[in-house]
Amino acid sequence: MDDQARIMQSIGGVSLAGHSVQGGMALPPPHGHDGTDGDGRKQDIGDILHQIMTITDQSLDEAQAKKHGLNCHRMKPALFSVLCEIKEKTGLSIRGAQEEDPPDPQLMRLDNMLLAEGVAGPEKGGGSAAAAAAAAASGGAADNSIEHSDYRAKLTQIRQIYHTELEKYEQACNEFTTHVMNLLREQSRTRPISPKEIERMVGIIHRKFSSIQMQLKQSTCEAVMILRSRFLDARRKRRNFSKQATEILNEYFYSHLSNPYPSEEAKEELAKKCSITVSQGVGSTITVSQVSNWFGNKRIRYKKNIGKFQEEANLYAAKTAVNAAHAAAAAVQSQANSPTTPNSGFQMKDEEFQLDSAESKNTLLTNMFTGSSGSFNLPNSGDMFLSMQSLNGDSYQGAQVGANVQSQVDTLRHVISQTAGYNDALGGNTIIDLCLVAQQSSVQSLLKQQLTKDPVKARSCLEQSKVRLAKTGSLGEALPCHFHSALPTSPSPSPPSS
DNA sequence: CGGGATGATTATAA
DNA sequence: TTATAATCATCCCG
Repeated sequence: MDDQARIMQSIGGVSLAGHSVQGGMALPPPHGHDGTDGDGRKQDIGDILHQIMTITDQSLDEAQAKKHGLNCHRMKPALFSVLCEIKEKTGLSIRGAQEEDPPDPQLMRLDNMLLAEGVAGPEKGGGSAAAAAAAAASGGAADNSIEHSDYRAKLTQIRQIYHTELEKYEQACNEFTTHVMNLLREQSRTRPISPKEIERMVGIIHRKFSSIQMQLKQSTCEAVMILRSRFLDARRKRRNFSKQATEILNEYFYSHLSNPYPSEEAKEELAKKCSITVSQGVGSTITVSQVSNWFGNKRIRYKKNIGKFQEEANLYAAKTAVNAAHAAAAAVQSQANSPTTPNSGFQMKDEEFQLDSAESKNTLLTNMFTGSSGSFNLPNSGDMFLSMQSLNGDSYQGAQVGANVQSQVDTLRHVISQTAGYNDALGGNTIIDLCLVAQQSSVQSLLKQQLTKDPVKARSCLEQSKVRLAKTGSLGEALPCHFHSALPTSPSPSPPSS
């Protein structure tokens, strides 16, 4: 409208001097000069302009008819060329107004986010296909599919709405653009419109629509964010694992204390195991990522305060030992009286800690030292020695011997791992020293004495190590009295009550 | 109700 | 990518 008015004004000012057409009202022609060619034409022009200016006030049919009439008017070509001329002069300002629209950073951000959330981008089909794609995209997070299904369903919903809306907007945009272009093309018959102008108009329309699109994208992002936060909130609402599940995890942790980093397969297995035991009670399952979380937390918390976990560690060391003993008992029963192969059938799953039978004797002894160290500060410290005696006794069958070895190997691993794996913690050197000492000849002689039933001398050796311990370490706290539950004190080892 | 235990998330480094 | 460290948020027990 402004342009039109301006052009009209220009016409009035430049080409049609003397005739004001402002407001669409042509002044009556000057009197006394009737019949002159110029005046008649001017009146004609004024009339035409008047018709043009009032055309919008008329009904559509009327206007259409009038338009046709004007198009066929004899003055039209002349007027058209005048308009062209005027446009030529005012065109500069229009042309100067065009700007290269740089990509809106906010829009880009929104686009990126939608892409990242999987809302935008290629359609991933529906249902399981989307699930597989999502799992593949997040790299082995397939285990979360159950808990994520709800989230994904909602996300898919959002994506569908988004795409529907987007399509609708695009369609509307195209329709409107086509409409405007047709309009402009038609108008170009009555006024000069360059292709560039049409292009510009299209650009304006697209910009308008893209701003609408941005609103759509923004609200979609908001929806996703809300969904996400709700989802995360829901996940934050944690439930403690069942006792059985925790037990399974702890068992693994403490029996792999030197390297408590379960492989992906191990995690899967643990998750499955936990889920199975859990599913009897609650309907929840434990995922691989939860196992990872658990191990992550456990490692860091164990490391932070080893002392606090001693009790637990010993408990589980004993537990796994007993379990292993029970599992192996049947296998070993057939060769019950073969003391030279106490370790057969008790191979650790962890190759790293497989010991041959000769070494296992040393281990056993070492373990007696390290293990008993915790009892030195206790009034019933004699128990440990007694258990050594009984260990040496003939009443033990192969299975029990195996159990003892197993138990102590576990415990040794446990103790060593404290120093090797986390050697900055309490009294690490003491234990290392002890282990070294234990493997030296003096200790081996102790073993021999033990084996040859010389408890008195063995005891003196033990006393020596006691002194050594007392001098060097605070191990007493590290290995509390619970420890000897890991050691055989009765001929038939039974699982410690948990 | 307070505080420790614990599962989950986040930030950061290797 | 994964492990760690810190932190958050909730659970749970006394």
